[in-house]
Amino acid sequence: MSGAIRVRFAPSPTGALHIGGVRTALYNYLFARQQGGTFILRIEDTDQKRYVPGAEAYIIEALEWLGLEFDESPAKGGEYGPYRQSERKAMYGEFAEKLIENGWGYYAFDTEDELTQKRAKLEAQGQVFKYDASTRLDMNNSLSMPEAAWKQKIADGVPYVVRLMVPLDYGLVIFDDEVRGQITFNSTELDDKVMLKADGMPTYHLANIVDDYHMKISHVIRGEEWLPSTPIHVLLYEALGWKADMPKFAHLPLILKPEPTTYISKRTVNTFTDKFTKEFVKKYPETENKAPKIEGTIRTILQDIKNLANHLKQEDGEPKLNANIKAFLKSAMKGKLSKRDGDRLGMPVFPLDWNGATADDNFKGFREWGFLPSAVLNLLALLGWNSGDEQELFTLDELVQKFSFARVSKSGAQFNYEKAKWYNQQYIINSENATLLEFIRPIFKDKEQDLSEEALLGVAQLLKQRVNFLPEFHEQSAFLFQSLDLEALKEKEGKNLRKKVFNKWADSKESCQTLKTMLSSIDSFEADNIKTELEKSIEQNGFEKRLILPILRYAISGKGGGPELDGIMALLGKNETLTRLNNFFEFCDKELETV
RNA sequence: CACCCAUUCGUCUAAUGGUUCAGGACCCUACCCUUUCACGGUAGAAAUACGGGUUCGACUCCCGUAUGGGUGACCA
Repeated sequence: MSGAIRVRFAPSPTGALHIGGVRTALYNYLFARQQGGTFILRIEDTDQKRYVPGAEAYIIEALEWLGLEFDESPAKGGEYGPYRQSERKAMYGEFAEKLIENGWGYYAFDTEDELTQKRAKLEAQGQVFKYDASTRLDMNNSLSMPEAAWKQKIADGVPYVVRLMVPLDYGLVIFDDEVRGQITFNSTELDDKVMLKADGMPTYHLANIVDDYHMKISHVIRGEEWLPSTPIHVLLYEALGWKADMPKFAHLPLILKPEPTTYISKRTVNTFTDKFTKEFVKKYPETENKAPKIEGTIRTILQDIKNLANHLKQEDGEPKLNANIKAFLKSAMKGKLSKRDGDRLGMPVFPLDWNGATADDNFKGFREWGFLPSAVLNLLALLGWNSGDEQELFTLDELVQKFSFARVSKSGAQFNYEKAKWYNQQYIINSENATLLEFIRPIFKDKEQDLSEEALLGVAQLLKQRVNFLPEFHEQSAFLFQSLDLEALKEKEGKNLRKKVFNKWADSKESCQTLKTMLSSIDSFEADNIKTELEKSIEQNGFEKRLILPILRYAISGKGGGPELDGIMALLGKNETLTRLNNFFEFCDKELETV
């Protein structure tokens, strides 16, 4: 082996690329950059039936958004192209033939229908059909019939496939995985996988090995779902005489679906109730009337039970929650993350919005949701990997430096929306204003709100610390750019308004007017200035902050909560601030009269 | 059903046989800061799946059980 590090990300263009795939791409990228290696995109489109137009473009756009740049790809080209398997079609047949020459393969004429029927028949008897050493001589192939017969079939144009012949007594297939260590399969468990399909296209297995070999791939970094087919791949390297050039393997843990934030199903609740009464109440009869309400999210239930268990622990010294119940609750929450989950759980699981052909092939993306690409990179990197210390926030460069297979975890990781939200918030808070503006500007433009750079910057600074997602900059700043509808406000916030404003108005009216007059006399209407003047005035006059400031807040923002008053006023400008105060004060007067 | 992989707070994870009544982060609770909402700070609740073994000593190694996941296509 030459020693040069070359890795590939090899997706199939069969739909939107989901975050598991994005993370695979990221880990490939990190490893390549760290080792001074080459990061390659190869499109695995050998299955025409599943090809989805637009999927390849989506993959490229998604990775571009995240800033993961390829060194070699279909678009960019490279020394080892083409990088789309459909364009390499011509070269695979040769290696299928070579398999047969080397005594590692054979022609098979069984049709798909025949095989499906066979499988169905055996399945009905509770058995599983395997095309392998134990059955291959009973099948329709070049091993089970005389040479003249199968040669004639081929000459007659009868469709055939080429299968890998797993040697009868090969023994154990052993290989090393960079994250999981030594993995062992017994070759008797393997079946004679199809290598070349009847349409002349290779299957994943053949194409993958042939391409990895020719592209001089040094490390195959992919999802754990490939682990069971890796022994086939190892055998293929041997069959083609490439064993010495076999890449190293690294199988990444799966990303599991998040815990449901919605209510769990009735059925789950019932199952749970059964388990609970049987195993828990029976063990602790005294808990029968103290059982938690069986409703809400799984998490709520779990918390209730744990509280109860702790409560009991104090009473009678029984220490632990029944292991069966715990295991059951855990199992109810797990499962592989699927496309549907994103919509069901009200969070994105794709990098970008995806609009497929059918109504249910539409998904929300992180980008459109308002995530920063750097935050997505960070949170994805930490889903299955950690630096070993207590650092949580990493730049891409830091990730490149610190990444290692040894610190990739072996078990699947549940995607967690709350933590994703936190990452994004941290990235927004820590962003340079200039960077932030690049992301915010298009949002306002989309909503056809034309703000000056100065106003944009003001909004960014004002809301930076209280926003989780980018679109909130627009939503939460709306009140700054449209005059307040006081009647609507009364409708919506009536109760709070009465409590914090109207009931206090008689006592605070004068103070408010004083502050207004003071504000009107400020020449340089900047946040700092307003703040000091406001505080000075409040102190000098002996006003009560708790009384006055909420009123001013409602007057200028129409809300009970939000950013600092001085910041809002400065952004509004002196005129608008005074107008809003005037309007609101009049409104209060009127309100008081009518009561 | 078979094979493979996995199993530390609710979640992501640290501790690679001995500075551990198991550390950090998210979530949750309380308090502080604050006109408010956030941010920030302090504190708290919260875990080694179970059972055996090996060892002076086990979260860590071995075996079994349970649970979860993956795979079992002329899909990738």
